[in-house]
Amino acid sequence: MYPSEEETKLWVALNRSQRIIYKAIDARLKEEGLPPLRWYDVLWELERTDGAGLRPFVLESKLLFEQSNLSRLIHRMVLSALIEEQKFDGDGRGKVLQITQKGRQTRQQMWEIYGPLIQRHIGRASCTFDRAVVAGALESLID
Amino acid sequence: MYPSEEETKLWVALNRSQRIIYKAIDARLKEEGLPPLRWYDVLWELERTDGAGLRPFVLESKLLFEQSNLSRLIHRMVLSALIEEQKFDGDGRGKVLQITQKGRQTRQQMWEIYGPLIQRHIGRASCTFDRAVVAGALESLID
DNA sequence: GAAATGTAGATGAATATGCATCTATGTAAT
DNA sequence: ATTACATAGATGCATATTCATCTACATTTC
Repeated sequence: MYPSEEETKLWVALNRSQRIIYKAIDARLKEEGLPPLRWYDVLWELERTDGAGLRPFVLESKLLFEQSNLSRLIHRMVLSALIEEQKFDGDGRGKVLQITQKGRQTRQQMWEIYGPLIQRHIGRASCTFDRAVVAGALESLID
Repeated sequence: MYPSEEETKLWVALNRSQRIIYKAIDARLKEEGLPPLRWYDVLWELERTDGAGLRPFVLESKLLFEQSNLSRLIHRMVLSALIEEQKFDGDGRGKVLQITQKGRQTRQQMWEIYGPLIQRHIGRASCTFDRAVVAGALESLID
């Protein structure tokens, strides 16, 4: 019923490592005058669709956003001209999000900071473990 | 310079697993009418000191809080009577935080929900990996 | 011991988040 | 077709978080 010592340690390490690395990257992006890390995910998902765009509710489940939170984030990103909204023909309630040219540029600039930091934080650790195994382990924690 | 496929996958898995599990536990605590998960950490650190109490700035670094954020969280927890503040004699600027009896009770109630959820999320995963190895790997990511 | 610098913690203002609810549209049932 | 229910997204309000700054005390330097 209650977790073992090892289970608890894993949970604590999971939290600490994620939080520390995430904060470090986010802080660095801010230093560079770039948008927060969370915006990157949106830009990347949109860029990956290669012109097809995405519905907000799809982004919501892909990226684990609260609905209202995403709604307002989209608004801010539209104001920043990184994405744009189009009517969705198949459903009067819906809209489709597209990345703009500026959005692509910004994502690229962010990646130039973000990528190397992933490398440094994740890749620099001692190679006494197999990253694929750890990644697989973490993925298996998600139901 | 840029991360490999595997490094990126580990980073994504780290984020997703932490976020999903954390949210699930936090949501469950709220359902039970208990305080948010972050409060647990504070209560636990204070309870562990066994009467000695802790200075806010120590909690801040232990638990990775923003200073102003912790300051206000402490205020809310004092209002909820889960902790109390005492003057710190050695330094006129400082204070010491103590857990109250109600705080102990609340931490216990939270653990009755929290503990089994850690067990379920972390312990239930297939045993194809050694939890200690994964925990060690994650710890090694922290500089 | 006066002045400069550093540190603990609080606070106003801006921003972000979560929750509940609302509007508008869509789908199903009768 | 009308009624009932479901879903996409927006929004008011309360709360939480961050940033910059402020106050009070401590420490160091000269």
